[in-house]
Amino acid sequence: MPRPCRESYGDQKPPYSYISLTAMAIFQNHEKMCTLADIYKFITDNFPYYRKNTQRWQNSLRHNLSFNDCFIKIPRRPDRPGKGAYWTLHPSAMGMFENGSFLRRRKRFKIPKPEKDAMEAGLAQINNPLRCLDVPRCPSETLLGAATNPMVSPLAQQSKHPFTVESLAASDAKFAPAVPQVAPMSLPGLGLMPRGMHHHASLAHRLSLPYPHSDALSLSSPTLPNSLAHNSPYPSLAPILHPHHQLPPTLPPPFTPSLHQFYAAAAAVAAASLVPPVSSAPVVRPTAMHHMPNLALASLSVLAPFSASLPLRPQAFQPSRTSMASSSFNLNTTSSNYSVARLLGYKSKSPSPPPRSTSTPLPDHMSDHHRLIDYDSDGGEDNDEEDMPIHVADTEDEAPLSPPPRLTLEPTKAVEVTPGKRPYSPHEDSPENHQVSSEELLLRTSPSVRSI
DNA sequence: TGTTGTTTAGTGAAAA
DNA sequence: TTTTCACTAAACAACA
Ligand SMILES: [Mg+2]
Repeated sequence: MPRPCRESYGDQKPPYSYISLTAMAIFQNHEKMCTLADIYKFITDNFPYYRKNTQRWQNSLRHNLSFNDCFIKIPRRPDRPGKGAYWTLHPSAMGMFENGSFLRRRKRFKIPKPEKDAMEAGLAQINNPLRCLDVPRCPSETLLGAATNPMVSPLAQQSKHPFTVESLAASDAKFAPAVPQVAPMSLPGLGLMPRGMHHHASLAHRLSLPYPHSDALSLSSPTLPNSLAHNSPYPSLAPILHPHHQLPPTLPPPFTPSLHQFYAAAAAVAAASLVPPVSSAPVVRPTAMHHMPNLALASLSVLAPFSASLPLRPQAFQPSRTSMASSSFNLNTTSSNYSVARLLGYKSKSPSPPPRSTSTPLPDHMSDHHRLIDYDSDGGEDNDEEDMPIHVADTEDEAPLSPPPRLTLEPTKAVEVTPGKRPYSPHEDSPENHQVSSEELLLRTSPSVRSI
């Protein structure tokens, strides 16, 4: 059966919510972050329906960006002046789409207030990074604000869903069916650390991580010089990274720093352009990472925007085969070809890959600015009916970024035509059993975002 | 001045 | 029935 082409939605409203559309725009961007204009462009480029009534839906979209915690505003770097900030996805928002499909959302993504405050405080520092980052040992008065704020650490610990690696794991577990974990020992190449984590660790290194309180994130590797922990080039970042550092010893923070702290710290470093030379970042093995849900691992790809100067190749953002094989967020199982996993570039090695019939190459503007990551060279997968464990190719011997992204559209049901009206039922699934390539992900997000 | 971002208010549909 | 979610409208401020 011929596969639909990219704009097969035509004037019909695509079955994706604004949240989904925005997430797609962010996902498909190689930097994993977009300006508002980028998001507009992505949507109008790929969904003709949104080429009209722009004021209406763009207003709604802006509302969504501000209102939903899953979208995080990243201030522009000094070397990238322009209007508006960048928008990215909250790390744990990766799991917000049910079964990795943009067609569904689990539930509203909400960051606990204390965590949100802490994150915003960290990000706020980006706006004035030199104030502290340039000062080798600046007083903690500025950044320490978050740490000393009683509203932050204790409450964050007690919140229902504290945004920590641990909590992510816990929250994942209750959603996703248990998938056998692959022993970290089987990870090739980087000792015990998945590639994504290697990046993570490298970043941590540059951010003077790992973290002050060694009880928080266990750095079991003897390869990590102690000096890293104590001779941080950015000591003033510590309060951002460890807002809980004042917790009584009887309440050891589980797996801190949380991802949002990585976010903030990474963004801060990027914004300040203070990345120190990195020749030989030691391989760190945060043992806690082994318990990190793959969701979180996957979400680290969002740090890519901040790692341009890191000594890592793009593949570093891909999960290793083992690390992603046990996605607790079930990235492998999606009813849609437009899966989060695919957007993230996870290569599925589905046993019976259906042959890709027709596909349309991305237009130029898509291949660069809006570059999709489609490593599914065999066109397979989309066998989303079954909960097959995902197998991510080892990036070592494959060239994930080389194959040009291809988009094909799946047949869509007819929907009515007025932006703003939602003729379909949010819970109707878009037609399944259609072969949709990764590129098309742009096209296959759903309106029925039910939220995390 | 147009764009970007935040916030409040309200509606309708679906889910709990 | 109540709650949640997606959407729309609008007012407003800040910014390039
Ligand atoms: Mg937001």
